[in-house]
Formats: sequence, C-alpha cells, structure tokens
Amino acid sequence: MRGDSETTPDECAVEIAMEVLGGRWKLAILKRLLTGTHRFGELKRAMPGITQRMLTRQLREMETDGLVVREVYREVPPKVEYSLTETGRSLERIADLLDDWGRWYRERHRPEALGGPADPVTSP
Amino acid sequence: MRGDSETTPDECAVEIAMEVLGGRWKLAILKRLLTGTHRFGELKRAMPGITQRMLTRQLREMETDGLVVREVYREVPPKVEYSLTETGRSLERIADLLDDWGRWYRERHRPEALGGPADPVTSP
DNA sequence: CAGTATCCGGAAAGATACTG
DNA sequence: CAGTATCTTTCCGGATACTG
Repeated sequence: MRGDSETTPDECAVEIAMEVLGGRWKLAILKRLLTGTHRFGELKRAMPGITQRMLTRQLREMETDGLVVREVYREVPPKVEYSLTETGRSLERIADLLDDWGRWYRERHRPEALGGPADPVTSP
Repeated sequence: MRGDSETTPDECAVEIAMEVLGGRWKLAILKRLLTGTHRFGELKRAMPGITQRMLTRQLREMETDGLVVREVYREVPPKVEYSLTETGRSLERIADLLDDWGRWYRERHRPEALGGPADPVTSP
C-alpha cells in the first residue's frame, strides 16, 4: 500500500486515505492518541496485541505522514511522548464513525463474536 | 487482516471495519456501486488499474461480508450484476468522508501529486 | 462475458533476542 | 524505557493463460 506512488489520475482519493490509515494498527493508535499525549509504554500497554516493533513502525510512519508528533526527552531513563498533529486530529470524526460502524457491523453480521450481546441496532 | 479471528475483547471496533474495508480496491468498488447496479465488465472498465482476478476476489469477499449482492443471469453470453446491500450502502457517508479527507490530505501534504493545484483548503 | 487456474514477488506482520 | 536487529511466516496483489 505504501510506496506504490502510482496515483493514477482517475483514482479516487479514498486510496490516499487508505495509504495513510491502512494497516492493522494505525487507527487504533490514533484513537488512543485522541485522548491525549501518551508515552510509548502507555500505548504498548494499552494495546496488548501489538508488538514493540510494530508499534514503533506504525508510529514512525504516522509521524512521516504528518499525523503524530514524537517528542524525545533526553533523560535517564528515556522518555518519548507521542501526540497528534492537527492533521491527525482531523481524522477524529472518521475514526469515530468507523468505530461505530464496526461495532454495528459486528452486532449485525458477527453476533458470535460478542460476549454478551447488547440490544441490537438496526442502523449504524 | 482477514482470517485472524482473534478479536481480543478490548480491541476497538475500527479493526472490524478495516477488515471489511481494507485492501486496495474495496472502497473504490464501493464508491462505484453507490451510483447503482453495475456489471462486471463495467466495473472493470471503470477501474483500469485492477486486474480481473483482483476484481473478482474483492467482489466475492464483499459479497461474503454482506456488502454486495451478486446476481447471475443465466444467459449467453453470461451476465452478472453487482449491487450494494443495505449494509454496503450504510458505508456511503464514511466512504465520502474518506474521499474528502484523502483529497484534502493530498493537497495539504502531497502537493506534488497534483496536476494543477486548486485553491488550498485549510480544514477537511 | 465473466470468470478459473497457476505461479510468483514483495510487503506486512509477527516472534524473539539484544541494547543505549 | 524505548527502542534495534534478525529471522520467519503470511498473504496481498499482479501476470499470464485458459474456459463455460
């Protein structure tokens, strides 16, 4: 997804968005950072499924893409804080909608993936 | 992305959405189908970049995920039409937002990818 | 026309171990 | 604490050829 740089003239811009948001963890990280600045370890603890290597890579890509700011405090022990840029925060609505939609979809199409089914919803 | 079936209890639902919308072509196809029912060949012609194999695969996955309906007319020559389900149409707003955001992001962060830069926007 | 059938390269993702 | 460094696995996406 990243690095194709083909950008055919008639492609619709969702592909640009998917280049930036694609991957398994970007949006999850973004949602975390929407609650405020976080340290690397905090993010890691908050997302048990991700490996250190993946978290580092995703954060660096998001930094390159202008979504997050990485601030290094030259202390011992080291401390690095991540926060969203304005561009990153501009995704809040989309991230929320995707989250809502995902929840709704899971209820509607994957009821087995639920621990205790809540009250069913009929539109997202 | 597909087939992990892990779904850790505390994962946020954006991952569900990304499972369904992920991949390079899903949203582009969805946007096409939002304009109405289309035949396989129409979709293929409308998206010069995609291969037959990919188009078939993406459409089948979207069918499995409950986003599209595939209707086969037993004629000669064969005719197959694809349209969106209600679930598929429920993504319209999100697809539009992603498209808008992608356009805005490209202007703001990748001006070199534009033929003739339009009037700059300051918020998505 | 609308697909399958094969084969393939490379990126994405993960496991594990080590370090300033 | 916050990373690198390797190694391995998975699988996405594409090229090409063939078919009911």
